Amino acid sequence: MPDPPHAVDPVQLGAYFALIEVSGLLRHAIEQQLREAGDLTFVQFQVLMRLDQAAEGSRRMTELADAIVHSRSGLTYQAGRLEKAGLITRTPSPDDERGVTVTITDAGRALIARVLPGHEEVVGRMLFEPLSREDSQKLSDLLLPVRDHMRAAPPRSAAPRRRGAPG
Amino acid sequence: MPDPPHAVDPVQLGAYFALIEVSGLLRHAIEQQLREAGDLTFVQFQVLMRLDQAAEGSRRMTELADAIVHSRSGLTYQAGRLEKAGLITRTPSPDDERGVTVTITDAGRALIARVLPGHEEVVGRMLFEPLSREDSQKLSDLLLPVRDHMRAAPPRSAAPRRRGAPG
DNA sequence: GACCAGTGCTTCGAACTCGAAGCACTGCGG
DNA sequence: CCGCAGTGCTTCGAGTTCGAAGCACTGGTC
Repeated sequence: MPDPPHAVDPVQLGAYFALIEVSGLLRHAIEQQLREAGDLTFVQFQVLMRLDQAAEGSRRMTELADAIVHSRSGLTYQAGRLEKAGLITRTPSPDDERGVTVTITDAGRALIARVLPGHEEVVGRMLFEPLSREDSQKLSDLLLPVRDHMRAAPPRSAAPRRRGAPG
Repeated sequence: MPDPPHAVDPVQLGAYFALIEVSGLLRHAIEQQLREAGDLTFVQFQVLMRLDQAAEGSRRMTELADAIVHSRSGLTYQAGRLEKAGLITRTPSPDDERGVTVTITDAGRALIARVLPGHEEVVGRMLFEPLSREDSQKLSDLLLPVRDHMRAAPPRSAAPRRRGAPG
């Protein structure tokens, strides 16, 4: 019989396993560094990074949750912690009363600036040391389309809430 | 001044972010499928997979924890769940009374066989659909050395326990 | 203007995670 | 043989995660 539409061959299986392992190991190393350098979790760091990059230093909650691939309730929890630590503020969104706009504070930007060098050092040493400049480019060229492909698929977290039976 | 030893250029930053996003999105999609197909978490699935692949269907606890990049205490917890579900057994290791050998049961193998097709379908669709066969090969060629490089670095989980002040 | 499905965020409870501390055993030095 | 640092796993407590349910508001229809 013919192969199923998306069968996974041994090479792909190896790539898949390596991807999972690499991201796990990398994440673990990063968490160590962030904890020591600024008492931040990786999720918190990612939130601050996204805000730091954003126009006005602001984003909506849902936007952030999607960007860092985290549940909405989990983001609410972490936003609470970050707000308590004075690293972000939460204000009602001007154009939509339901929405909450999260904004990074000066203290938040300062903390990012403080931990970023060590962060980059870890990423450089763990992830890019065995890769040439060309390799890095190739890796980026491979992963960006995959990311876009995954993002294009309807995210489960945004699935419509079912009221009755779905079928 | 010269660049620091492991500075991260914009291309690398993009690759790094894409890697984190891709692994997060992939993991999320996989968790959905595993939950629906066999009421397994991704960690549990990985444990069973590693055991299924292993000689005799057996591995030591520490080996497993390292392989799937999970804390030892977390693995103890999950091993408890899997044992209760009849998917693995835990026995004292013959050559080292301290050690615990984990073995997959027939039920465990059956469960893996049951969820694997759907799992591969998800991985194929999410991760490999936008990649040619050649791309997949390239991705594997890039990630495997990175994995080996990360593994070569002393894993934090295996760091010697400090008894007094470290320095 | 009143309805009402849809959306944005938070609350809630249960489950899972981690590191530190603890216990049991190993294997080397004397 | 005994002591003792080192290792393998589990226990423990605190913190974090998720999805489901709940609340508040929006934007369409009539």
